[in-house]
Amino acid sequence: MLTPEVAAPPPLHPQRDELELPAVLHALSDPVRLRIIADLASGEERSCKSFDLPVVKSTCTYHFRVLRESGVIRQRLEGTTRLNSLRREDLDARFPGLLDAVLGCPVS
Amino acid sequence: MLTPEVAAPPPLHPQRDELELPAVLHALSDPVRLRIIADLASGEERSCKSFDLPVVKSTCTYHFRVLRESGVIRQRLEGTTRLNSLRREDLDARFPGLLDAVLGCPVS
DNA sequence: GCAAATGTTCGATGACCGTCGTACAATGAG
DNA sequence: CTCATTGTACGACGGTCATCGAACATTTGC
Repeated sequence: MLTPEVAAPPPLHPQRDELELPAVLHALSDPVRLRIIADLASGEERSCKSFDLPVVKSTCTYHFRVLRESGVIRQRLEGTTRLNSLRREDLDARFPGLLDAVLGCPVS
Repeated sequence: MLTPEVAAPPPLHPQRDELELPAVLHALSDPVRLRIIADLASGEERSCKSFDLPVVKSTCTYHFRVLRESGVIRQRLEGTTRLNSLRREDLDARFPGLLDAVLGCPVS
């Protein structure tokens, strides 16, 4: 009880003008995370569970956190699930064309 | 003398259709390497030494190797120097718009 | 031939990455 | 209340990253 957090700390989401290119590119440089953002490209909100990823739960948490903390996705709490969506407007504003270019690339 | 390499192995350059998106994005996710490709964006060939990078020689070699092996740059031997250039046509062909998007991003 | 210039290679090092499993927390259903 | 669902937190782990310094290689110029 040395750090008596009153409630769960809200997930960190960098502001639009705080997005950093190296961090965003690093977030996009992993195949699992590329698959996540490809699935989010339609614009819909998706729970973590709705993705069929080749890793266990805790690893999913890790990948979604990397995407969120770099500013690529947004996470919103809804009951017991976490709804994920692409921060397309913020990305387009700060790094014009980048997201579309990545989403348009061949998967393999 | 267990592996009698007859001559220096030629630097590895992946073919255009071998370029992989995660590797390219990873290569571009480092500030030093972003600086290198920004300097190469003009299209000219530059020796490694002509870049004013905040790291020592051997680290430069490392960064140029990451860029070359991911297919972002080309290295050509010319006397005692190594001339570096962007593989813009290959990148544009395989990942349309990606390089321009990255080069157009704010540095910080 | 010798020395300078330009890079590479190699080993070391500390930090970070991606993965897992277990335990935990919060919400919703019965 | 109890339990299932959904996700986070934490610790461990092997591997990779970015960095350095020292030694080496290759070409050019004197």
